[in-house]
Amino acid sequence: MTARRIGTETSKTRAALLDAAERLMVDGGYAAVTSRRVAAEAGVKPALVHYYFRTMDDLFLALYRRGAQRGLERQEMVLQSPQPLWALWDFSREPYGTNLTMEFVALANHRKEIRAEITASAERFRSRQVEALSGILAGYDLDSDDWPPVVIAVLMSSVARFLVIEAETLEMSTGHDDTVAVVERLLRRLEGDRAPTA
Amino acid sequence: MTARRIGTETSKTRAALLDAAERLMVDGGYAAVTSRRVAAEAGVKPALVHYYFRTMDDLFLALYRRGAQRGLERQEMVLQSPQPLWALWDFSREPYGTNLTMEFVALANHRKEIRAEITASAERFRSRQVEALSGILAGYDLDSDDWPPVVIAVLMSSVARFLVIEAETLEMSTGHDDTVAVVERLLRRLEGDRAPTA
DNA sequence: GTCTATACTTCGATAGAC
DNA sequence: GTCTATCGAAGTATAGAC
Repeated sequence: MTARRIGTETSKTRAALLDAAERLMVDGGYAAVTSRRVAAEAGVKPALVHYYFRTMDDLFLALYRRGAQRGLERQEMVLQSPQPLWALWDFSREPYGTNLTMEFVALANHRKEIRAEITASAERFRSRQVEALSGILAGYDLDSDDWPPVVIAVLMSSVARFLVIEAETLEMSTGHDDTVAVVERLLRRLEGDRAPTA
Repeated sequence: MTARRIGTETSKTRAALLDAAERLMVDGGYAAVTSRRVAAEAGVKPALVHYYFRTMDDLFLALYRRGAQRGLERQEMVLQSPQPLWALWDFSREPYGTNLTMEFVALANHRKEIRAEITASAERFRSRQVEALSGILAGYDLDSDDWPPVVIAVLMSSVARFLVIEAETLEMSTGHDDTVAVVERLLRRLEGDRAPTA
């Protein structure tokens, strides 16, 4: 009963397996991520998946951690941009990240071991947003008693993500343009016109 | 190659199978809904599942239709209540329906045949909300140019559902109380204090 | 590090007896 | 209407050769 061998975290193959898993997850949902399919997608044999990840849950965990890390770094840049509210709004409306995140949330619903990781990460995203928004909104024309930073964070996230899910997953768009217009009217009031993208 | 036999839609056993499937879906996610498990949960043998539902997709579809029908009926009552905004807000925040819906949305992500049904149903929910809100908001102190009924519908749905997902699935609550307070302050302004529940 | 081979489980679905 | 019995496919995971 010697310890199972396990691949190094810096392996190129390991990264390729995570890439393959992410592709499968994005366009097939978490149920499409099986050891056989990940292997096939990466062009290797199934046993190799279990060499790098002891269980499929380990793979999901590693995949989520990698994505969350990247997301946190991008959010940091977003919050430090010249128009942080506009940038955060655009960032939250990106389909790719939202779809992946929602798939992980669905997964968390019945993979208890993964939920803790996702929750902790979601808290990290939020608390950084709140921290940054506190400074940002202080300089804007907004009563922070009526609209605390944490509420702005929750509202922006929820509307952005909801619109993405409806548009991307359900291909539904009733009311989307009108809602975006209302939100962006508020953003304009606080932060001025959106600067033209570089 | 005679046509497969299929059970009647009014069968009690069929309803019991749907009940079992719904229970499994709520606390284990759609991946937990397998013919064998549904049968076990309902106390019958797996072959019976395929007697009432030719494929598992048929079962999912039937389950979704039943829930959507019930939901639409409940929403109708909600929209006709004395404080429709409050009632819609409470309705949208119910965890059970939201969890089930989100699980179906996740399923729709990779079961193309089911997506159309969910999208059509979501459109039906929304359009009834918009129709009702148009009448309701006309009597309230709200500029419908700035806040069209469809926007109110989208905003309420998105915030309500998002809070439920975070609270129920992720067991996360940062900012929730504050956000609920802000929303309910607006509801109070439009519709007065929430009437005590009967 | 990657493979072959394999054990074991669970799944969807069907045929046919009762 | 419900069951037994069964097929073939696909899943996770491991042992051990190369």
